[in-house]
Amino acid sequence: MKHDLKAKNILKSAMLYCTKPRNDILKVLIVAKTPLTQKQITEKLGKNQHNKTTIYRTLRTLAKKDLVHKAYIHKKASHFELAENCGKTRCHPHFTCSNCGKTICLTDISMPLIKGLKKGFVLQRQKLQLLGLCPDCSS
Amino acid sequence: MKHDLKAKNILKSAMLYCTKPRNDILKVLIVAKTPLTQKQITEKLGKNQHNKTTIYRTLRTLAKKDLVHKAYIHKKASHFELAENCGKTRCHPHFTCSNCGKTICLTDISMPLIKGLKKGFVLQRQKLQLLGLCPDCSS
DNA sequence: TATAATTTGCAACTTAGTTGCAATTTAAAA
DNA sequence: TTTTAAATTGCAACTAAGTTGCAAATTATA
Repeated sequence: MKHDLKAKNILKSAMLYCTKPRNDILKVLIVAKTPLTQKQITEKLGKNQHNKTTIYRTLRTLAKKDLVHKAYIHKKASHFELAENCGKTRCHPHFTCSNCGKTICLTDISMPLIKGLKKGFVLQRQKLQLLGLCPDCSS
Repeated sequence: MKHDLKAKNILKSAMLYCTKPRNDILKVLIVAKTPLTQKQITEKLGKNQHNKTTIYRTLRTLAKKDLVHKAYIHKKASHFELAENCGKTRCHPHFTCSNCGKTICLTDISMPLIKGLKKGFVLQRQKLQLLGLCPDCSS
C-alpha cells in the first residue's frame, strides 16, 4: 500500500490524471530493480492487466514529465526505469551481459559528465552502456 | 577505387568470402561519417542495391569479426559503423539531437574507461550515448 | 450529479529484423 | 580453364515492437 500512495503522489505532483493503469504501471516501476520493457511490465502487472497501447502511452506521458526514462534498447525493445534515482542529466551505467542478456544497474558507480563539448551543444542526458560478461557467466 | 581495395583487404584479412554485396556495404561504411541503419545503407548503395536480408546478414558477419559494430539504437533501428576508429573496448561518444534526430560522432572526445567494476564483471565494450541539442538546434 | 476534458481499449497498421530454402556465386583444386 | 564443395544470396513469409484513429469509459471539477 505504501507504493500505492507513492504512485498517487507522483501522479498528483505532475498534475496527471490518476488512473488505475498509470498507478499500476508506476508501482511496477517503483519496485523494479532494473529497466523494463512493455512486455516485462505486462508480466509484472499480474492480474492488473492493461492494454499494451496504454502501457506505451503511459510510459511516454511519464517520460514527458521526466518521471521515467528510456534507459536503453536491447533486442529491438526499449527498457524504461523510474528517473528518481538518476541525476537529471546523468544516469547510472547499465551493464548488459553478452552471454545471458541480463542487465544490471550499476547504481554505485558514477561516471563524470563529459567534458569538452564544442560550443552550441546542449547536453540533456548522458547514458553509459557497458557490454561484457556478468559474474555468473564469466566463471 | 581506393575504397574498393580497402574493402577487399578487410574481407581478405578476416578470411571472409569477397562478394559484391559485402564489398559494396563495406565501402558505404568506409566513407560514412556516422553510424548507419540498414535503410540508410540501402539508400547510399545507389544502383548497387542488395537485399535487406543480405545487408543484415553482412553486418552480423562483419560484427562477428569485430570489423563493424552496433553503435546505438535509435527509433527501433540499429545503427552500425566501422570499428576501426574505436578502441577495442571503448568507443567514441555519440551525440543525438533530441530536436532534429541527427547523430554526431564525437571522435575528438574520449571518456575514461569505467573504474570500480565489481569482481567477476568482464568489460567488452563501453558506449557513451549523449542526448541534447546540436549546435544547429540550440540557437 | 452533470459536464467537459482526458484517458483507455481495440483493431488495424507500420516497420525492423529473422528464417528456411532454392538458386547463385565463390575459392581453390584438378 | 573447368570442376566441385562450401558459402552466400534473394525471395517470400514471418515475428515482434511500437503507433494511430476512434468510440467508449473514466477522471476531475463545478
